[in-house]
Amino acid sequence: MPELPEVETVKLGLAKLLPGLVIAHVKSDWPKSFPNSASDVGSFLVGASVVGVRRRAKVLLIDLSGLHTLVVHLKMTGQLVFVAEAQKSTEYPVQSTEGSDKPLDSKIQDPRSKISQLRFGAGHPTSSLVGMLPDKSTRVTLDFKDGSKLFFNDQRKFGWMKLIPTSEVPNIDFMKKVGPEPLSDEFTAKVFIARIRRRANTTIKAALLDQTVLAGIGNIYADETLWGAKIHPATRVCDVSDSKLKKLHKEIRLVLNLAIKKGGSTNKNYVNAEGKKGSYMSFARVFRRENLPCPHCGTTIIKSRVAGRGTHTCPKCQELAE
DNA sequence: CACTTGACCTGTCCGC
DNA sequence: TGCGGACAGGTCAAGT
Repeated sequence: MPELPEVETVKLGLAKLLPGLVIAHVKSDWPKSFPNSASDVGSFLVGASVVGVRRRAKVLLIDLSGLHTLVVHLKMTGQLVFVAEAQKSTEYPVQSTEGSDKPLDSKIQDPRSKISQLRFGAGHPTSSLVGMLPDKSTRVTLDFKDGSKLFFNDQRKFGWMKLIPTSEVPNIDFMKKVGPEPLSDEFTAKVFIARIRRRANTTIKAALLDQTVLAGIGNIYADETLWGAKIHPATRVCDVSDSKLKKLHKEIRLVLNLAIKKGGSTNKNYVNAEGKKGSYMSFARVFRRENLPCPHCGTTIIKSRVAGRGTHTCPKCQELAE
């Protein structure tokens, strides 16, 4: 479930690794994960080099020579795994314990290891110890000329990767509809309030999750920011005061910036470019903390369902007005 | 048009 | 131990 901070972390990592690499071969065995035709791949992907990596909302944009772009959406379980050396079948280490702060498997940090492997993206529940790449969740494999590889793994097959002309990127429906970047200078409290007020009759949580209101918030950061602003997620937008929305705006920028600084994080096995785990779980204040005390008042955090999602709240800090 | 629900998927976990 | 069902959650299509 990569959200903005996780995708940003992926982008920062890939931007250090991919530029300059030339694509030699592409393999895909799940058409929905990579719907391009073989002739597209032959004409525009093989032989192209990576010129840069961008992010917009939760979408990654890998720009290639030849004015084409690989557009990647990780959705919930997508991940990009970079392997720097040619290996037919590469053993790779992953996190062994969910939620722990243990260092990664020593292999990843061992300078003697010939395998340099960097893993980006969502948690990968099946790979609880040591796995092989490609594994059964590998949907697309990019082979680079120098022998390195980029694996697109996606257990649940919701994610996708598409090759399109770079000039077409702004014309994708999603790009046309998606709201402002919450960390941009343009995203002022005034802009936020004006945009979210358009969803007057829905719940504040549904409005935050609406990517056309603002980009990049998912279930984790919706719960975290609403807790920070002391707003119950089921409150209708029209029942939230401007001053509360102002507080929420501040909280969004605070929480997202902190999450990026922490290297992002999702559940389970996520690690960042340095081979370290994002430290979100130790930072989360309500998310997945049901039955634990609220860090503010000590009241037991409860889990409910709002906007069709698992929702975590402090019943005291986030009272729901009648 | 505003808003909600179901579908897309696979793996895990819980209760029987 | 096995099995069915709920659940996980980003986005779009379909429904109210």
